[in-house]
Amino acid sequence: MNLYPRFAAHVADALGALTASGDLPAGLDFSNVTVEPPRDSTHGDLATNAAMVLAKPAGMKPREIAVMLAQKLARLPDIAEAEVAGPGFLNLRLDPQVWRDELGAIKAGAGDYGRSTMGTGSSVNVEYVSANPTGPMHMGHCRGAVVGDALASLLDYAGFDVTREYYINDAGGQVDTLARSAHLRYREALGETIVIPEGYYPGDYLVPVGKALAQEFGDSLVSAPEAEWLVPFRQRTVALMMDLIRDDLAMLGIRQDVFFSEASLGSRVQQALDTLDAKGLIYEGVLEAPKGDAAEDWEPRPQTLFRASQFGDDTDRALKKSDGSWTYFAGDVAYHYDKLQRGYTALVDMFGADHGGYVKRMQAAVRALSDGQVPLDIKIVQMVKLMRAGEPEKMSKRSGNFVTLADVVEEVGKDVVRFIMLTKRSDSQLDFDFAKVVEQSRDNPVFYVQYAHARIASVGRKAVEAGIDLPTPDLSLLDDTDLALVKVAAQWPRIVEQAAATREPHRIAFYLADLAAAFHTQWNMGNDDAARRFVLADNPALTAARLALAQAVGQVIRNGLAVMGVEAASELH
RNA sequence: GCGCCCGUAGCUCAGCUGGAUAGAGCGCGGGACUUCUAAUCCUGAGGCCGCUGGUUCGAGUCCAGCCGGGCGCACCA
Repeated sequence: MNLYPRFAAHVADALGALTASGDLPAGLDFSNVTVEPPRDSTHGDLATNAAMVLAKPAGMKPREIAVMLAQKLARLPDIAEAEVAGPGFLNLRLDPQVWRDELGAIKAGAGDYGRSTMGTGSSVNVEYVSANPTGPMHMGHCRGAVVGDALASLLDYAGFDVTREYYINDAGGQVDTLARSAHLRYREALGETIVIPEGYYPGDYLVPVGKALAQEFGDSLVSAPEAEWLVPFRQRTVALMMDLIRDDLAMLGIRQDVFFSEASLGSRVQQALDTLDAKGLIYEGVLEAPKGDAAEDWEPRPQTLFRASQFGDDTDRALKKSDGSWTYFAGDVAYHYDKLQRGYTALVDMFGADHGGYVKRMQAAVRALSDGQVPLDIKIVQMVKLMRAGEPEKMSKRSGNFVTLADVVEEVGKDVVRFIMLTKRSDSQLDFDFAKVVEQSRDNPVFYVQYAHARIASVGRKAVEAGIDLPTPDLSLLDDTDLALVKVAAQWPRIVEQAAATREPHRIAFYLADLAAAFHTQWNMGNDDAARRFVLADNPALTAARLALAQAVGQVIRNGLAVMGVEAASELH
């Protein structure tokens, strides 16, 4: 069992014993009792609020409970000291041997140290990217891709059965426009001089598509009516765009399990809506006019509506357009119905900030379809402001000259892109400055973490170079200063669970920065005091112990980076 | 007008899903080192956590209402 759950169990046992002996009244609710490391480390290694939480229901004074609990816990060999403090906290100081043992646990666990079983038995579908297949990925898509992918890895690491999924929006008007744009490029490939009208996709990436179409169809469709070529052109162009997108994803190290086509839904849209209809959640009605600027061309019209307002949405939502075809929402309802039928116990969608208004209706639909049994968590990912020497770069897909994901990855590397995308909470805006992200300094967390790992890798090499004959590590040689570093590394399993529970992968990046800082601090002590160095030519025994410490830190850094999808560097240039 | 997200140090942001004296980096002040464990280090100052109420033993965190910023608002995807 991991260190923190183990001590939580000790506290629970002690409370149980006090209940059994009649010192505490029976039937108390222990669910609000926490056992956590206190923010201020001078308060010890662990603190529990048990006495304060239980005081009122037990009809006792907090300190009275705390003292009894302290007496019980102080008897345990792992606990060096149990002290009542403040309004009724019980602070625990662990025996140093606990931390030495944890070093062994890190070594033994290796890449699995920190893996959790919290998700065992749960299967989660994480849908991310889902960029329209109308061109290569640009930086607007990048953050959602990285955060979604890291979240999927994180949940996997926390024991969930994870499916990584991409929804291909290949059924709407935009892909028709794409097909028409490709038709122009097709004619161009056959020698015509073309003019790309406003509203079409002007990007050069359609030039090879036009050539491929020319090769396949010859000139037979140049002046044919649109009805003859629209469907095949759309199909082929979308397929080629998805190839581009998959290449882009591969550059980021992303490989998704399922690519789900909107167009493939077909009659299943009707089936999904029948399910809602059977629940009495669909009706023909007229919506009230929305307030504000969007109301100008409003006209009351009877529509097919879903009773989203019964499930927390602000209003009911249209399922059919005025021309009788399904709305995008109707398709998405069917898509999520499909996910539910696949049996996931939880769904996660990553949305761009501009789709924030869509959250409630989607959750309403899933709530209705699953009878509230399957939660849909929608994570909003804010925009990335791309900066180049302080100057913001615009990115618009329509303009044709957007900054592509591929350009950025080629310039700064996959690992830098992925790490930076996780250095902020995903729902707050992020600046990505080309100069800053590759800077080799303290304030660049990518560098700082990688540098720590590289130092750790080099420390072993240095010991060899120094010709030190290393014995088997004797961890009892490590003192409190050394063990302070273990305490940070030992947080890793907790961080994994917290990040997975809140579904916030950025916590991993922040933690790694903390761990790196703790390591660098330790390292820097060697400057003032040579006895604190990791490699000591005249003390092979201590060197071996310190190297074991360093390697444990390196292991945790690697595990964290692996969850983030970032490769750990063993040297920097 | 309504809904969602966000207001934390001069700046950029964390804050363990309610805990103790609110943290980090940059910047600013002071100091150290003239080197290879310096692609610096140590240290100090700096805060009515937007405002006002409420819940609680305890609130940056939860609730309500304001103020300020961003996004969205029948039929696009």
